Amino acid sequence: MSTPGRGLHGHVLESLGPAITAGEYPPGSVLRTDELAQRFDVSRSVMREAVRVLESMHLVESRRRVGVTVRPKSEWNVYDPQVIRWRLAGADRPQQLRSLTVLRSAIEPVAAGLAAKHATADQCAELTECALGMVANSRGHQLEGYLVHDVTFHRVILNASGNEMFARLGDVVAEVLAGRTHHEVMFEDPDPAAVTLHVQVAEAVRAGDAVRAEHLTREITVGALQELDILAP
Amino acid sequence: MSTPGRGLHGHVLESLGPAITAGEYPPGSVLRTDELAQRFDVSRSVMREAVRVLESMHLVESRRRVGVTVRPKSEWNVYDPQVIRWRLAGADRPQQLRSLTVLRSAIEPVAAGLAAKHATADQCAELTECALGMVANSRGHQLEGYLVHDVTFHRVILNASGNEMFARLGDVVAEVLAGRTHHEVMFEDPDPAAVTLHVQVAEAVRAGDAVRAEHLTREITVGALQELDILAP
DNA sequence: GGGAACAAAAAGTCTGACTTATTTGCCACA
DNA sequence: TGTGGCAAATAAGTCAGACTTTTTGTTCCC
Repeated sequence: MSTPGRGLHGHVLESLGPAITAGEYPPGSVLRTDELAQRFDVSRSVMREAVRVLESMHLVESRRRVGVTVRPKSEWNVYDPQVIRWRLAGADRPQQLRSLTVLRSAIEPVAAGLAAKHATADQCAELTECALGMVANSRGHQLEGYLVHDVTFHRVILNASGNEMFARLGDVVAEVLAGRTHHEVMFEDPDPAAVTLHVQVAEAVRAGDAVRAEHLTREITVGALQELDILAP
Repeated sequence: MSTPGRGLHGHVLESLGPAITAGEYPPGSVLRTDELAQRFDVSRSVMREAVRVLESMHLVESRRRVGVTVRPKSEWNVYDPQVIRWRLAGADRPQQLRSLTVLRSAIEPVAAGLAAKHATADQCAELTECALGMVANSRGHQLEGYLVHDVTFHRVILNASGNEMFARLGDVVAEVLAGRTHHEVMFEDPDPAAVTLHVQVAEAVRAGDAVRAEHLTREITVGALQELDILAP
């Protein structure tokens, strides 16, 4: 997902960002630019650029005569892809994965409904292709192949919704799906019912049946919630 | 919504950011740091900090020997509150308002359902209070008073959902609601049916009836979509 | 005890010199 | 004519140091 730490300031960010999002510096902690510059062995100009970026993410606040203070988690720009990446790489990966899955469960069904109305012929074709790819990789521990098609499937849905805000969640969904396959234990082949649902969603979108597409996608996301034991019985 | 342009670099941002998000510099346009610094009458260090922030928002990309190139809209961090604010203040305010309203229609019903399960007694009380406030201000052109309670109502729902991603959309919803009242024409008193729905949502949440809270909120958001002529007949 | 003047601390700003990566274009050679 | 590499130009990147401004905390006087 996106850019590595380009430039010195990027390198500093890749070190400081995860530390802050991991809660290594509790809210209210005060850092001093000069000290940080020394610690990371960079000039103050570089350090200042890094701090500015952290500030734009609302991770910290810089005030004269005080220093750079860490903000409480409730103020972070939690939709910033870089913040999401840092959190997924750190200690509160589980919580981040849960909240992102709930977010998915809200967005994707609506996106699928819109996709049924707005998808182009190309997008419908790609959707069907992905669904078939998922079927083809659904047995015999071909998890990687399955994942690729799964990710693309959901990306296409989000793009086809025609809503720019939904479209930009493609990377987030990709990250969640990849996380499930790689980090969470996923011994077995995917649930056959889920595979079927994807095929049916592709059909519904192609048929322009918004209600059906939304309903079927909701079933998919319910499955994702159950996997993480979200959803009270 | 959030911070004004603090510091010189902030001032530059408040000028450059809106210009870029307004499409004043088409994707691929190349800016040079030195020229910008001259134009805004600031030092290169300050200009560099501003560029770094724009870069972290994925509005621009800075490359050696090339300059600062503007990225296509499809790559912008459209969830960044500052980007949202800039776009709402500029030319594509209508499109931004529409995509945000669609986003609301996906998020808020789910959030209301979760709120019914997780809301504290305090939150339930505040919700009821807001609903009553809306009723009290629903007649006689008391639009400002109505707006305050409306905004708080939706904020409380999002917070009570217990999902950090939902909670952070409070500012966005506030912006959309304020936009409807202030910029879009809103001659008349609010739709009585909408007011009633808010009261009923507050009741459902208090009663812990997730399904009902979700359904009722969906009706509210459908109304919001209809106001903007989204939703095919 | 309260308020005003003062001192210290840290971010903020500017400048100028230098480094480095990347592109462009030239030129030689096949 | 085309292609390879080499060299120059260019703009961002980095650094160091001096100076300014704002804010905070202290102290001293009324």
